[in-house]
Amino acid sequence: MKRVTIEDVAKEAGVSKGTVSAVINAKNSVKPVTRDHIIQVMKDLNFRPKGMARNLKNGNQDKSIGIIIKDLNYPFYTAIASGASEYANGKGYSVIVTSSENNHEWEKKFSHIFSTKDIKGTIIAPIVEGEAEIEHLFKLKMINYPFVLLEDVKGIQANVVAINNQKAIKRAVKYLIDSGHTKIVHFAGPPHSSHTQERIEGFRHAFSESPLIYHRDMIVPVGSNHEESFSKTMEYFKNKSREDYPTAIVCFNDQQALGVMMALRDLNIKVPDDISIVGNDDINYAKIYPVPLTTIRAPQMEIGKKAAEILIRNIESSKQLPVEKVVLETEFIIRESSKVLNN
Amino acid sequence: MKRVTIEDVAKEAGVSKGTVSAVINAKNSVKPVTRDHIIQVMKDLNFRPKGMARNLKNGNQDKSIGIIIKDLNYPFYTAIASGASEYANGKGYSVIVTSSENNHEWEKKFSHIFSTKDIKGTIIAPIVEGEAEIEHLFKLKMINYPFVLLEDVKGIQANVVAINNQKAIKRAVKYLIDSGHTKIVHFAGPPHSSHTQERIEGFRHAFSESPLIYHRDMIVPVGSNHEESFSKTMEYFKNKSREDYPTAIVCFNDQQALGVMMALRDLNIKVPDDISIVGNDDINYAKIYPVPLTTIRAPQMEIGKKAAEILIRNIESSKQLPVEKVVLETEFIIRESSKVLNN
DNA sequence: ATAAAAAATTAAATCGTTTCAATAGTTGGC
DNA sequence: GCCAACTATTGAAACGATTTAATTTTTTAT
Repeated sequence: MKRVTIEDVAKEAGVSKGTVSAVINAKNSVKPVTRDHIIQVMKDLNFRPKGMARNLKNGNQDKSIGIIIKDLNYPFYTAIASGASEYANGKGYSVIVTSSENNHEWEKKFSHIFSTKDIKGTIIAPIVEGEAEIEHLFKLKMINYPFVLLEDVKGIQANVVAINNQKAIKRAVKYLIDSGHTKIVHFAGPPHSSHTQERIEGFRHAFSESPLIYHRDMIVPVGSNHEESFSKTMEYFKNKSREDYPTAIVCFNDQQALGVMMALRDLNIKVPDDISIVGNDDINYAKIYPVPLTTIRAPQMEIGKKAAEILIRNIESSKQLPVEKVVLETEFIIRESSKVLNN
Repeated sequence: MKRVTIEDVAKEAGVSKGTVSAVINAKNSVKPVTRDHIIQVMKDLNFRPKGMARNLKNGNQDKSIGIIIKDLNYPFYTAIASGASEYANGKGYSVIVTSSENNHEWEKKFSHIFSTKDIKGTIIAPIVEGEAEIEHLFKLKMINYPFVLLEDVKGIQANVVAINNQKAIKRAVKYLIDSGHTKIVHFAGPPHSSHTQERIEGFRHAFSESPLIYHRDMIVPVGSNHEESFSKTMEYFKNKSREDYPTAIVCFNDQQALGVMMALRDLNIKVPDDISIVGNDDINYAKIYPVPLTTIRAPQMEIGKKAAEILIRNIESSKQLPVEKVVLETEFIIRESSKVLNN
């Protein structure tokens, strides 16, 4: 079952490859009758010209970059992709997105696919859990394929654009402590995410710099999607009497926070009067919620933009450029889901 | 400024192209010392092997399909992409997403890029406004490039997976009328979207089959993003006395509905007691809102899945397959943002 | 009808890799 | 030291289109 090539079409149509090529590329140097005949033959043979071969001869024109995010349905990531697009488009690049769905195999697969499809460079949100596998990144380095990571990966010298999760959470927790909260808990994210770990660390650090004492019961494994956070929250409060309720919950991210608030509503616990809620990320939906979410704003568009900027600089450089590591600042945004207790 | 090729590397390293190729492809038939030397040379010359050429020889292994959506940040579209991914992955295909950002030029550009990068086929959410340009689709047809549209485009015979917007809205409006609502308005979407037109039509039809009389003032141009719908809603109510308020608003989509509800909250208009709100799409965030949204569920995952199914069937067929047109059913979901007035 | 001009077609070169059979180089056993 | 058995390397063919200069065919003008 051999592939149908332009040669087969040419033979069948009784013309040369060049003429068939001219038809495919809509050159108007082909006589209509010839053209129609060739089109018919292409249809009959179900001929699909091979893209790679088409672009080989004349070093293809279009410039595109890729971005591998972790979750296509989480606004945080799509906002980063948008930021990257905006910048890249301005530079004449198209952006192609794909999601690893938090699956390391997919990340590997995609990084290979992209490097192989003449996509000039790629922004990667790497899956970092435990001893991260990074062979695929080394492979990219070997072939001098430009890429930028959205999180630091130990063991490899590479461009990184990231935020300081630990510092961000610490800031938020500090605020709550300063506001008179004493019973604060952290609803942690997915167990294997590096973000989860960093945020737990940040939470802990805030305590070590305060009069309050950290205890590991303060970390509640909850996860990040709506359903999970809803059910885990219900469960958490089920076996607690009202006086044991925390006065504030620091959430892993906004999506979780929204799930938590949905549960609190069902439990008839008022936000922020009974419990303060702090989110993380500042996704679009965080501020249109009827109780707008106090949250830690990660500059999503900026992250994407900066990553694209570094990437394109590397793509366009004929020499190797020194590695860049950029840490962007987060911003703590106080809205209505949190409440000051003292004063 | 010529491109650095494998030949340059081979020459510089004093070996043959074959050996360099073996290094690139991690064959373990290369002596470590040779290997290291070659890697160093590749680095020095900043050699980036050209993907297109790599894949030409051995008809590349990886199977991937594309999907061109209109907005990366609207959950409706990412959910469709997820549905497509899920199915495609099961069949061994990777999915590559890109967004036209409602820009026709980008749609054209991407359809060309995809067909040219050995992405086996593409799902396209076409931008259909006025006399749609469809030359690029004809081009795809000519080269027998498999694609599936997410909306019918007149003038071209192509695979389509879509929903019946008109019917869906009609059903919702009918429900409101049957529930005793008499002052119903439609907050319409972006002016040039075909969805906007279809939904307006549906709205109108519902009236023509009821005792109520349609008037074009019932159609309020609002748009679809949060900010726009918020401000347009504020404006709409500003010059109205309470007795002129509608009793129900049928929104263009859920995102708009959320923006509308945010405005109503600021205006101290209660949903659903003062006004009923009906959304459209049933995005994730519609049900976690404190007043869960009554909406018209478009089976997003299903749409993606079905489109991917048809696409892959076409990709894998050696013959031309007959065109398929699938219309999926929507489901009207009554939650808490709407209220029955009679009885 | 014929020459010149224009249009359509062809054939060969080309793009930059990978592959694979052939060759060269290296080890180790005796 | 020699042969067998590996291991490492080479070089040419192949992949499937596009491109362009050269050629053939058609049209136009006289």
